[in-house]
Formats: sequence, C-alpha cells, structure tokens
Amino acid sequence: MLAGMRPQILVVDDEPGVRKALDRGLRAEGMDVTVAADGPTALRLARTGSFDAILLDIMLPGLSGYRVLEELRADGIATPVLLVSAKDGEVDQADGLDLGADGYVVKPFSFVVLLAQLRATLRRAATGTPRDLIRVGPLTIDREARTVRYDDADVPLSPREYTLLEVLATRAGTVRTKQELLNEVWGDEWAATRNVVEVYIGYLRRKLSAAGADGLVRTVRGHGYQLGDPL
Amino acid sequence: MLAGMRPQILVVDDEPGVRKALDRGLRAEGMDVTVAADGPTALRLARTGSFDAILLDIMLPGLSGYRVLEELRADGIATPVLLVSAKDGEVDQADGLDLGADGYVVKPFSFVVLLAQLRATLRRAATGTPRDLIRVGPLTIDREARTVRYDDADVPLSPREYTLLEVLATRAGTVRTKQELLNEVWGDEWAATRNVVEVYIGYLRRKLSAAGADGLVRTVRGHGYQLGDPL
DNA sequence: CTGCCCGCTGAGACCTCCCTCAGGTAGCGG
DNA sequence: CCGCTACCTGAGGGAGGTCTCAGCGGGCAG
Repeated sequence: MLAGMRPQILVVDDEPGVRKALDRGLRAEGMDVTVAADGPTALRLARTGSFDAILLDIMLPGLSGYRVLEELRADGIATPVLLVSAKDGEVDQADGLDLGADGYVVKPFSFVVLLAQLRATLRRAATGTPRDLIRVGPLTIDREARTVRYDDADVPLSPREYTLLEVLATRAGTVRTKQELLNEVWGDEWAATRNVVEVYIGYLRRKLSAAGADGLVRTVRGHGYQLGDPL
Repeated sequence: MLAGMRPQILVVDDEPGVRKALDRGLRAEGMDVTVAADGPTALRLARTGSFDAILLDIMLPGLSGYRVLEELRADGIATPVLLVSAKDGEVDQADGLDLGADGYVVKPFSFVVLLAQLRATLRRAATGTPRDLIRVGPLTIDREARTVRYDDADVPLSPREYTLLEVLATRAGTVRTKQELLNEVWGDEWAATRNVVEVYIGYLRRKLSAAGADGLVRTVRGHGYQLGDPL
C-alpha cells in the first residue's frame, strides 16, 4: 500500500449482515472494499494479489478460512490476513499464526477494535515492520496487542500480570530481584510492600499453569525470580 | 535509526537515581545511552544531532525541558523528544505537542510504559509514520495511546468512554444513530438495551465538561448524536 | 535437629468499570 | 396547552483488578 492511496480490503464472511456492516464501516474509513461470501470465491479473488489486507472468517461454506489461508500461502501470496473467529474455541484446530495469519479478531467484535487491528496490520505491511513478539519456549508474548499465548492457547492476563510477565520475559533466563521488578512494573518512586511482587508471581503461576505451563517462573531464594531456563 | 543498529538515546534528568535507572534499563534493552543532568548540557549534546531519541525531563536546573525543546526545534533539530513531567499539573504551562514533542510520560512511570512509548517513537521516526491523531477543535484524540486531551488538559476516560468518543470523532459533524454506536462500540451481535448508549453519552459529557468542553456532544432528537459542529 | 526467615497463599477491603432499571425532564406534534 | 415520546440521570448491583495483611510452610544455616 502506498501512502495516500486507498487501501484495498477483501472481506470474506458468509453472513450478509456482517459483510454489509464491514463494507459500510471500512468505506467510511476511506478504504476500498470487495466482499466474498464463500471460500472458493475468496481464494479466486485473493489470488489476484491486488489487496492490501484480507479479513477472513474461519467458518465458511465450501472451504474453511484456514484452508483458504493455507492455499494462499502455498501459492506465495503474502497479502496480510486477519482471521475472524466466531468463538474462542474455534482457533484450536490449527495455529493460524503458524499458517501465516497476521492477527486474530474474535466475534462478536466491536468495529473499532477490528479497525485498530486492521490499521496496525496495514501499517506493518507498508513499512515492513515485523510483529513485536517475545518467544520463550512455547510461550509467545505479543507486545503490541499485550496478549500471551502458550502452545496456541490464549493466556488471559490482567494488565499488571501481563506487565510483570513481559518484564520477566525481556531478560528470560536471568534472575530479577523483587526490587527491580517493583521498579519496572510498579513504577519508580514506589514505597509499597515488596509482598505485592510475590502475590502477582502467584497469580501469574496460577494462570500459566491453567494454560499448561508449569515451572516456567522459578524462585531463586534470596535473589528473585527467573523466567525459563538459566542461560 | 537504521535497522539492526543500537538506538542512541539521550537521557536528561536532574535526579541521579532516575538517570542511573534509565541508563541501566535502556542498556539492558539494547540501546546506547548518554546522560545529561541539566538543560545547557542537554542542549549542547542534542545539537550534535547524533541521537535517535531524547528523554527530556521538564523540571531541569538552568534551562527547563520546554526551553531545551524549543531551542532544538528552532535550530532545526528534529530528533524525537519524549517529555517527562513530574506531575500532571506541570504540563499546562505550554503545549509540548505544539512545541514539537513526540510524547509524554508522567512520573512516577513504570519502566515498561516508558519503554513502550520510546519504542513506538523510534518506530515512527524510523518509518516516517506520523502520530495517529484526531483533532476536533481543541479536542485531540491519540488513537495509539488511547488518550484524550482538551486544551492541553488530560481527559481521563474509561475504555468504553474512550471508544465511544473515538467512534463519534472519526466522523465528527455527522449524526450517528444509537444503533450504529451500539454496533461499533459494543460489538455486532449485541442485544442489550439501547439505553446504555445514553448512559455513556452522559458519562462522556460529564467528563468533557469537567475538562472545560461543554456542548461538544450534541443530541439530535430522534436521530442520534453528533460530535462538534455540523459539516 | 531446630529455629529462623523467606516465600506462598487465602481472605478480604477498596476501587473502578460496566450495565440495568426506574423515575424525572424536556422537546415536539397536535 | 396537553400528552406522548425520546432522552437524561441517579441509584445500585455485579464483576474484575489491585493491593494489604496475616498465617502457614518449607528451605537453609547453624
């Protein structure tokens, strides 16, 4: 997409209501929209390669969004794709990100959320900036979306929990003292009890464990905490 | 800043503790740091133009951060500047954004928040992307930071309130129906009472009014709501 | 082995945010 | 001027997030 040009968006969804809403909304935002209602049509249109981004519903008649994405990537079409899934549970069939998706939106979505994701995707594609991801083993942290995945399962974290994990992850394998964590997560001029770090480490462990990640956060007695294996 | 090179950061603060913390933290993130403790020194260093970004405290001995910024811009130095202010009230002396600042951080800040802002600033500078701002008269909406300012005063909004305002602002001057607002802010498949829009319009008006902005959100009886003057 | 200290965790207070409901108010048509 | 309807708003409940505190338990030094 060149600066100043209207982005070309392909919207693929089998529900006419959703198509219409997206069509109107995106046009009002200055984008050009083409719609498709089923997988084969989407594939045919997408193969022309003339789109800046594709909004792709997963539940499609004929050919699932996953298959469409797979075929596209197999053909070498690198157009950014935002997967739209009806419910959370739908994603676990395959890892969309590994298939080459550039983002997820979960229905029912608010239009502005989708728009923000779409803008970010277009911006990244235009400037060639990669996603700002931190990987620690099977743990993936998306710094832009502030989300965490473990083995393709979402790990829902509160803002504080997320920040703590991100700080631990930025130097995975090294020991961080509680004082450091207090400074970096809770802010500098902070006089609170040090126990709050222990409490949030506990919260983090519980949620990571619920996602299948045990033993990720280690205690180094007398020193602090450490994410993942030592360097 | 070229890809792969270590960003050069100038840190200006009169408190040795803050300087040390930022120095260590930013180095650990792979950046090269130069520190300065007062305005004249900062100005001298910054004039060399060899920095990718400047973290500039406002309260400085000798020469305030505002003056440093002003002088720099007057000299044609376009290095991105992140202003660091001790308290909220400090900002109202002048409009940092109009002076050419690229962002604000309010003390006491958590390091990760500052780091995120700094990364975003470096990224924008590297790619030439401008800030994603919406202006409606004296109202400024920062889509990236999801913050709102009215006449240089922060307007603190909850996420819902912010989203509602953003949606109204994206097509300021046009009337948006409650159904549209429900769809775009609350999500598509939503069966809730329409009254929630009225309630949140009320919240918005109260907070905008507290910031000095009265009459910004108009009711168009029987049709919907409208931000700012008709087109 | 024993005692101390560090870390862990359950309970709970407090706050903000989100939404609902019911009653009040104001504009507008007749 | 009356009444209807749309809109506004105060009150309140529920949920989640943040932080404190106190008591428990386990590792480690002596």
